[in-house]
Formats: sequence, structure tokens, C-alpha cells
Amino acid sequence: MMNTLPYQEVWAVDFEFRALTGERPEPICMVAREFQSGRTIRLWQPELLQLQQPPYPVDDRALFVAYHASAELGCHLALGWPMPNRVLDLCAEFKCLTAGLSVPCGRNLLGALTYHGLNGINADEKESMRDLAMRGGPWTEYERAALLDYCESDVDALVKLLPAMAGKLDLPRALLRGRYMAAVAKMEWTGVPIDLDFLKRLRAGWSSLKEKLIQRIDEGRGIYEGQGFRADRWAAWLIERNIPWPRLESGGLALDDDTFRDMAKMYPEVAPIRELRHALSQMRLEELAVGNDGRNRCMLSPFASKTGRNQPSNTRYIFGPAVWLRSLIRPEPGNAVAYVDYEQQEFGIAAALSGDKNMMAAYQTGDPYLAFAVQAGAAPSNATKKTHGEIRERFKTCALGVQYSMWEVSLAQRLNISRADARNLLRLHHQTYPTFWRWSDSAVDHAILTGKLHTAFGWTVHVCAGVNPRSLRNFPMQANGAEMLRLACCLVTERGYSVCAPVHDALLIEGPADQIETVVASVQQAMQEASELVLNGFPLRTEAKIVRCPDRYMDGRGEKMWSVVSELLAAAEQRAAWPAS
DNA sequence: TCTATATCACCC
DNA sequence: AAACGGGTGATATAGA
Repeated sequence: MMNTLPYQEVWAVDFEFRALTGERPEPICMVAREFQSGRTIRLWQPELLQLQQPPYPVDDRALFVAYHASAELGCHLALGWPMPNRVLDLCAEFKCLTAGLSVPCGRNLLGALTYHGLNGINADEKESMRDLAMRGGPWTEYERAALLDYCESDVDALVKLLPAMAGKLDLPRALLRGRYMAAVAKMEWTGVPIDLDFLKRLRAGWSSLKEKLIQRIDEGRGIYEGQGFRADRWAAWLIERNIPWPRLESGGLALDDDTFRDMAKMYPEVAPIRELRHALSQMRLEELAVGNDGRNRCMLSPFASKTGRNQPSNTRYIFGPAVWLRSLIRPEPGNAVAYVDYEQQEFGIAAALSGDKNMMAAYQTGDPYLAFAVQAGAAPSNATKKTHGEIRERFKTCALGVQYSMWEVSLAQRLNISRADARNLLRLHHQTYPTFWRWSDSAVDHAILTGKLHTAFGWTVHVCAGVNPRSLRNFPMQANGAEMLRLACCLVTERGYSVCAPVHDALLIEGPADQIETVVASVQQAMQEASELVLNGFPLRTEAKIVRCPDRYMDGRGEKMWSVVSELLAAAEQRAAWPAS
């Protein structure tokens, strides 16, 4: 393959860099090697910083090869270098070749080498070199040489890995994934604007705030010890009050929120404890990766899930924790942010890719769930969300449940309806959308028969024995959705707009406050184009929520919690400032 | 005391 | 046989 690549030059590139929490990467050194000629370039920091352009070509004649290219491309951004036009990311390709499979040594560079029967430097050495880079400068002459050699050893690895993988690559699709890695580098570089002062206050006050909440509600019950809920004390409290409590198969008390909700209906004295548990539910503010410039940045971990979605850390990424914390998002002075998301993305994908005319028509009405009810004959054609809210809710939950292969028992439970009614809803879905069901069945059959399932642009899941058939059935929707958002990220960033963060079916973007409407319109246009590219010309709608400085982002689901926390925090700070009163 | 597993909460 | 897809991560409990 190496000789058949349509490139004059093929460059394997690796950077060592320092990436402090929430900060942009600082390049330390770089090694690049051209495959055919073997020409090698080794550059240490000062020489690197002097270069206005990369020492290798980045136009269409050259291919840029890396492992997890967003890191190298982040260094390009740090150095003010342009993005290469053609990127081949062997990490993305390895993940695509093995999604759904378990690989013996993970999916980092060493794991990929091992998988292909090649060897690299040992993991301990790798770790000590990473530590040396992270320690920061100045480095001794010896350390510099060691870091450069280590950097070159990763280039050696790339040079070995490419021929081993070359025969399995689908180059045009690989380049599309590589193109996304450039978008990832830009998004990781941009980050999400955070109200750093509020975060600091929250970090400082969270523990005492929790204490106050517990004191107030747990008083006289004694269910908490310190800041922790104690199951044994809860059991004792229940026995005292003669409250029977559901148990798990394992014999322990069922402590999930659903159980608490059900029990609170019958025993109102349970309700405050439920609220308290909810308010205290896990949250580690310390881990949120915010740089000194007040921006949340972390690795987006593209292609990490088997459907090809990004999988950033839930604690480091602002979109990971409970939604009320998103109110920490606040545009900087003069700026605005907008959250732009696809409307009913998976329903639309299912409609378009299955070619089910009824489903497509339902999507195009703007309210697919109500349209489903109308098509099924459960609501009149002039029904609205207002006049038929209850019916709409049932058909909505059914349509969403179908995406996950929900069974009638779960649907009945979810909607609090009889099993017969739930069965009837599912039957109506089959009757209304027969073409969708044939398509969905055939996707599962294809997966079982061939052992693989693909998206429009070649992301592939591999089927193992004992695979969950519901997972396979869901794959076309979720994985094509991921494909669509990746394309949108490419289009939007390449057109020069700032994307702060991707969120599975949404983008958080940023722009000057006085131009945000036009920026949003362009982003929506790009997202529609992305949907048409994945869905054979079928456009998906997007909706946008704009927030201007000094307002903060607000998710309706978290509004109440945010205001409770803000008030308690302010009160706690007052007490701290005026202890006598 | 440490690790593995189960359970739970959160996100799309 | 099971019956809600893809995840991360905290915490409690059981077992070595």
C-alpha cells in the first residue's frame, strides 16, 4: 500500500508536550519522519517555537500520520501552524477496526502494536517519559536527549504500524476521520467559558453547604454519618416506623430514586430524605478541568465508544455532571454562546435511513410524537401538544422506547399504564412504521450474518458471540448520529466558527454577542448539511438557545437546584463573613 | 487494607 | 433467556 498511496510525501509525526489540567498544550519537542525517504526531523522547544510553518508539507500532496492526532494537531495550534489537509489517525483507525471487540492490550499505541504482533518500548519507560514531560522544564541535556529519543521511538512505532494496518484501511473514510481529529484539536483548544469565580466559591463552600443541608433535614432521624447516607441506619429508621421497604435480589435495600419516589407517595416522611439524597448526589467539582483563563478543556476522547461517539471524562467535562452545574457556563464579556442541537435526531435518522415514508412525514411535521399518535389514529389531525398532551406523552415514550428496543413491561411501567395498553402502543408503532421495522430487523440480521454493522461513512461495530441484539438494533441510529455530529464539527470549525464543545447531538458554539444570530444561522446551516450528507439528502432540524454575557447558561431541568445552591452558598458566605449575627 | 463487583446517579 | 441503547464515575459491600 505504501507505494500506492497517492501522496508525494507521507509524514509520521509525534510531539511531546505538557498538558496541565484545563490548559492548552505546550509543545516540548517533535520528531517527524518521511516514510519513503526516511528523512527525519528532530526539533527541541526553542527551534520548534521559531518555526512559522511545520517543517513538513501540509497541502494535498502530503499525508500526515499520527496516533491520536488531536494531540499533534493541538501542538500545531499552539505553534500557530496550519492544520494538515490530509490526516491519517492510526488510533481512530484501530478503534474503527476493533469497535465491539475486546483487544488484549487496550487501544493506545502500544496496544495497537501488540495487536499487530509488533513491539514498542515498554510501558514503564513510556510512563516515566510522560512524567518527565509533565514535570516541565528546564530539562538537563540528558533529559532532553531522552525525551527526543522517546519521541522518536513513537515515530518508529508509527512507521512500523502503518504498513501493518495499511491493507485494512479504507483510505477515503480514514481521511474523513482524520479530518475530524483536526476539529477535535480545535474544540479542545477552544474550550467552554466558565464562571471561574462562582466555581471557586462553590468548591470552597460545597462541603459546608452539604453539611447544612444534612443538618437541616436529617435532624432527629440520624440517617447520615458525616456526609454519608448509611443504609443500616436507614433500615433501622424504617423498622422504627414500620415502613416496609423493597429489597434487591441480593437482599439489600433498594435505594434507587425510583423506589424512593414510589415509597414517598405512600409514606410522606420519606420525601425529605429523597430530596436530600438527590441534592447531595455525587459531584466532584475538584476534577472539573478549568484552566486559568476560565475555560473548561479536556480530552474529548473521540471514537472511544463502540458507536464511535466521543467519551470525555464525566468529571472533567462540564457536560458530564448533573445538568444544573451547566449554569457555570457563562460567556465572556462581549461574547455569547449558543447550544445548538438536533431535534429528535435518532427518530429522524431512523426515518431517513429506513426510508419509511410515514416516519419521514412524521418527522417533517415538526412534532414527530404527536404525528405518530395522529397516524396511528389515536388523535385527530388537528390535535396539538396542548389538546392531546397525555396521548402525545405516551406515543413519545413509545417512539423513544422503540429506539432502545424497550419491551412492553418496561413501557407499561414507565408510562404507568397496563401491560395490554403498552403492548397496543408497540403494536401501533409496528403498524404505522412497517418499513422502519423491516429495515431495523434487517440491520440485526446483517450484523449477525456478517459479524459487522456500518454507518454511512464506514464506522464499524464488530459482533461478538453473546452480543445484545438491542444494542445492534440501536447502532444505526446512535452511530450515524455520531457520524453526523462529527461532520458538523468539521464543517463548522473549517468555516472559522468557534465550537466550544460537542455533546452527542448538539454543539456549544461561541461568537461575538452582536453577531451571534448570524453565527448561529451558519452553524445551523452546517448542521443541516451534515444531516443531509449522512441521510441521503434528508434534512434534520436544529434548535438553538443563545446566551449573552452576563447571563449564564441554564438548563430548565437544573434551574431549581441551581437557585437552591446559589442561595445556600450566599447564605453560608454571609455567616462566614459575619459570624456574630 | 486493598481490590473486585454491584448498585446507583448522571449524561445523550 | 431476557426484555432500555451508548457511556463515566462514585460508593458501598464482599472477599482475599
